Amino acid sequence: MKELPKHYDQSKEAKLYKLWESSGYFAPEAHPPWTDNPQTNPNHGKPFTISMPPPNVTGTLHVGHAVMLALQDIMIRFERMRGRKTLWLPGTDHAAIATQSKVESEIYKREGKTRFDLGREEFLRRVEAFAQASHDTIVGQIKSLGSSCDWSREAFTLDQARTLAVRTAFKQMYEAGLIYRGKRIVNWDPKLQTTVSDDEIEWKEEQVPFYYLKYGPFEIGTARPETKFGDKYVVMHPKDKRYKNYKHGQQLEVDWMNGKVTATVIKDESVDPEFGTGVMTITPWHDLADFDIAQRHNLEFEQIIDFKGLLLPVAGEFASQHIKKARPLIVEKLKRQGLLVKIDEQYTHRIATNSRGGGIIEPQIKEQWFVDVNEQITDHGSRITLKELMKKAVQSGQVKIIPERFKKVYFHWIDNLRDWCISRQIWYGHQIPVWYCGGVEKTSQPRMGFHSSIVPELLGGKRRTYRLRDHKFNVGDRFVFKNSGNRILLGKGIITNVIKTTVGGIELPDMIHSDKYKTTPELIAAFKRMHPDEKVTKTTPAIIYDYEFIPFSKQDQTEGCGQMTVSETAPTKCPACGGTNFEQDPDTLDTWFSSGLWTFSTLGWPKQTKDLKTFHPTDVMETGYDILFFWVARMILMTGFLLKDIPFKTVYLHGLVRDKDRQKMSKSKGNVIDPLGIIEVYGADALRMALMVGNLPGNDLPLSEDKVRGYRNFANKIWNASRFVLQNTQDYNPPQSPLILRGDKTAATPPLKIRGGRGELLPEDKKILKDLDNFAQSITKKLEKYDFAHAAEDLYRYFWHTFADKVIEEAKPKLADNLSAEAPAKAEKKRASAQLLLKTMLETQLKLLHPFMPFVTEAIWQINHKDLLMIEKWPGKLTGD
RNA sequence: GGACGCUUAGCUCAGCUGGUUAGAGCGUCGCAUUUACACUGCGAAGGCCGAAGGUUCGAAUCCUUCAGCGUCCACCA
Repeated sequence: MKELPKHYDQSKEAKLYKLWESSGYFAPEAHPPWTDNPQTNPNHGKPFTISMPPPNVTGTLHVGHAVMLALQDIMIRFERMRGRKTLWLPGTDHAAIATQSKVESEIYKREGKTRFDLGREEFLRRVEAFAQASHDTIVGQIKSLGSSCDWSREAFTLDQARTLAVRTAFKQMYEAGLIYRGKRIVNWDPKLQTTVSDDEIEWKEEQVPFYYLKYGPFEIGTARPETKFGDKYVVMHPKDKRYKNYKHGQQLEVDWMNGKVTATVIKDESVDPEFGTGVMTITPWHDLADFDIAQRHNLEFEQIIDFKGLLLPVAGEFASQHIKKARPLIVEKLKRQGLLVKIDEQYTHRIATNSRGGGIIEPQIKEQWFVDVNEQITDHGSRITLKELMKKAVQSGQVKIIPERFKKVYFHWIDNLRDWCISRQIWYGHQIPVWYCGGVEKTSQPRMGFHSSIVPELLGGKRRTYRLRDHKFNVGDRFVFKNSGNRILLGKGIITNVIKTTVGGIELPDMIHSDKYKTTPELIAAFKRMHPDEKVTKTTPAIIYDYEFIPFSKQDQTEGCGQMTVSETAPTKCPACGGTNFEQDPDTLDTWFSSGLWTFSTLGWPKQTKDLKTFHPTDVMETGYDILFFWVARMILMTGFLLKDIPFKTVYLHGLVRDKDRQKMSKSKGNVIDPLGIIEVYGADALRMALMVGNLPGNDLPLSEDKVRGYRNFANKIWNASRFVLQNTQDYNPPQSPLILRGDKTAATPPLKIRGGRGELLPEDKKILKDLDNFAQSITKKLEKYDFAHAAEDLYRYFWHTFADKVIEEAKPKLADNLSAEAPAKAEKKRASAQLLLKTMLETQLKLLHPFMPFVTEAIWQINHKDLLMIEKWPGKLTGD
């Protein structure tokens, strides 16, 4: 045998990875001969699948990714050695907004340009180039950790196959009434010019002045005086005795910021009488709570701030000013007017910011696409809502969550879930698969004319006064009136009167009247769809505030009807008018929409592929607990509806990696541990072990370089103990006619090849092997229970302190050449027994350690084996589950 | 405001359904040494198991209360 180096050389890891990869055994199709016999391999043909949570293509991987890759690789390698048909499907996530904002800010820094300067096409080209570069880096990192995933099936959330899946999913959900379009209050980021989901919000505390203002006979408090211009509702708790003389609906004239306003008293239980004066005015357009109140009482909505954060004409002389700059000026004016009562400087306010690198969130009412989580679907014959569907999967035990305490958190999250806003006004991502006949511009232009209030009694046709924005109308103009969600025609009319108003010299949006106005049968149908439980009569008040007011022209007829088509591919002919001029909705989908499909879109869905049949549902979803809601819940939702199935049987949630002082790792703190740097110095095995020991599900894990160094030492210990065993067993000849060791069917390394006389184990050595056997079984049990932390710790201790410190040390005299005191035959027997013992113990432990430390173990194995350790049989008797 | 979790050796944590002297790794201290391995070996010191009460023959473990820490969710004009 060649002289082996004194220290384990981790620089050979890349070569070993190539050896594994080129063997083809990462793919489930290839399996070693020993697995083919169903007699000895009860797991023959039985799949084991993990979908790799796709890392975002936003740069490089961090140690958190290393944890997930190590955990999954352990499970995969363990099951592969147990004879299962293992598939670990890798991929990357386009991460829409995260990637876009990263590229956007880099372009801005370097060239001073925004995405609008570059244009959609050029900008996307840049993002894609960045994504590709990130992807390549990430794949290299995944490999350097030793991940044994099947690269032939690699997927990307934005590639062609996944695009088909996304569009198909969208269409099916739309047709089932789960997806709707409507105006709702959304989290608007004026900086990135897009909506942000509730889960992407990051709250920050801020000390701001709190102003008490005089509003007629009341005193109201606000931290945001700049939103108050249009306030005309004053709200209080119905049981508040202080205000019992005011009645709900009562109107009074008050002096307000831009002159007199007619205020309406509203009694609502959501008001906290203990807070401030117990009275508040509301701004439904820019506050969710206010929006809810306004909706409950059918109040009007008015936009105060535009989408860039500038004040609208309603603000009078402050129009077009940015809210941040206008606030002090507004406070000045209030003071002059005598409306400012007092200022509380010590007020802690929580402001919402976009965690994806954006700005301060300004709630706005906007037209968006939503998934209705309270909509019912048919699931295995019964009608349940999407919320119930998500709960049921976990409640019934079909999906297990480890650790179990996260079940409660999961249920709680679902209970508080609101409709999921899935559209984003960004460019990088899956464009919404909806096409408009006549083009987007034609049909979305009329948004300018949309009405900003609820229209009560629309069905009765009584109300015919509409306030418009930014649009000039003339008497005699014809108009059509459409529900903006599904573009159903609601009514037609001719404008009979236009009212122009000015406040403080500023022209307000037009009010129009129409005496000649008719509702349509489609309106009744639309209303029924929106309110299936209500009986509709001629006088039913409709709460339809999602509509567009479209000036009618001949163009609308010739170039397109505005009809919407939801489809997997661009339509060629409009089913309504025969038009051929289509344009796709410019918005893109929330990134979680495509990742929600991940477990099955990667297996070929919507095509009914063999992979889908074989590998779905997947076995384990291993991910961070911080992502339980974003992702896990949505996968359960999507799979439940689209496949009537669960996406995975077990969810294993790992903790966050923190630094040695338990601090979250972040670039700004400079405490980020770069996995590649660590691997270069200490080797991937050392990092993997350091990430496993002490890593209990759902608990955070402190990681220090010292810890990694400790396991690098362990890798070296393995190397040297192996070197010793190999050197001292070179002359050991396996006997020709093997005998099975008595009573040893579950032995750690069956069958032990033993024959009478030479090569038989001495009783004391047999005992040690029996121990080893028990040890191997306990490791197997721990791995089956997903107890990786303890399995890793046990392996470490056993190898070092039992095998190296005791067994090897005690074997040394038996192996020695000069056994002068004893008879040569007896000495020979001892020596052979010791050799067999060491060889067996070493090989068994290499197999047990392989999932955790694949590189060192394989490197040692390769010294005197032709086959790969990776596909050796797992020690102990294989069981069928 | 609501929920969950944690509190055990200097540090990071194990201790399953209550059962003999409470464990590991790292660290500390002492000793050893041309040994497969100094990326080593042997050994030692270190804990009224957060506090108080209760259940029990018996509690780190079960129950109650409290304190401190942490996390998540909701959210106030």
